[in-house]
Amino acid sequence: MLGNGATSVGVHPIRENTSFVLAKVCKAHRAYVGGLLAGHGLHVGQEMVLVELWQDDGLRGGELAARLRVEPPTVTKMLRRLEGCGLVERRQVPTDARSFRVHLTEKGRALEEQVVRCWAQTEETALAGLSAGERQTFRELLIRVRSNLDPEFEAE
Amino acid sequence: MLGNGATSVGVHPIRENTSFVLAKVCKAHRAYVGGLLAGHGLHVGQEMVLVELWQDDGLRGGELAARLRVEPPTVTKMLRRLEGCGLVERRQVPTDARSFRVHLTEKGRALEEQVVRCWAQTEETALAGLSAGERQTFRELLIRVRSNLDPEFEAE
DNA sequence: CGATATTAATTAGCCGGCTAATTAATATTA
DNA sequence: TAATATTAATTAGCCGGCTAATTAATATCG
Repeated sequence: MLGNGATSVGVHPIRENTSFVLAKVCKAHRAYVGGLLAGHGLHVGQEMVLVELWQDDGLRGGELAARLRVEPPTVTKMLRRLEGCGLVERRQVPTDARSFRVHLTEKGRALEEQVVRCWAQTEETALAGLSAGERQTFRELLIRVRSNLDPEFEAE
Repeated sequence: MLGNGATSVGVHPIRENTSFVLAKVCKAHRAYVGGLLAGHGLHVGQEMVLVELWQDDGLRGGELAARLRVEPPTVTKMLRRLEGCGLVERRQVPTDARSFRVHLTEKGRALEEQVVRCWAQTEETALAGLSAGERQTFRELLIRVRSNLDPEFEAE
């Protein structure tokens, strides 16, 4: 039973989809990153909030949801936990009582180097054995796939 | 501020990691697949159970957990829901009362074509605009990345 | 054969992420 | 100015996925 990329006899043809392989990579990647972040008291996804704030402190809840491509309740819950951990704090928007801005605490800022190292380590592990050219190609293909799957997202 | 792949001024350097881009692709991919599967009454992850059973009906709980690279409680909960939906059924292993095998129902088998189409559609959307050569390269790189992140997993 | 160790799966509760509904505040319209 | 529409965020509860503890059954050892 051969398709693009021969598969073993008895293997379900759905595995011939490259996006199926991508899903498996995603699972492995998330578990890997999660393990590293756990060492710093963070859960997968939470570091994405911090990255946005390290870049632009003082974002509003809805802005975070939009940047992270998640639904507002997801941000609500993550912020509650991050606030509970002392990494961020909310400040009411004076001109709009419905709204607030999220600011990093000292503790939140202090995590930046460690999280950056987590991702650098993930980079090295995930891309081990890939040449500079292959890494470049992989990145470009990922960006195109991302754009295909989420056209609304502003390309990096 | 330039690194490998120039980034916009003001963008956090963590985004220069290709694995960071991969994480974003994963998020978009999961949301895309999830939307399609929802149309067939399935949640992301559940179809992975069905794929294993379409390929090898009658797997035990622990075998499913191993193949899916998830923890046993994850399989326990998913099977409870899939059983509740009437897609699978458990049968006690006669020789080991601790253990059971999971079998597809007629309803479970009937979903195969639809799920295969979901993944084919994901494939076409995700890889749109990629040449055959690029698709091949992407797949090969994904397999290598997968192996790097999860060396224990048996390569497809 | 009984005690102990190991195994297979479950339970409890955490997390991110979602949908649907709700609440409170602001903007718009008549 | 009051009524209505819209917005910003929250709440409730679902899902997959995890860790830690527990339960029940089997295998091993003395």
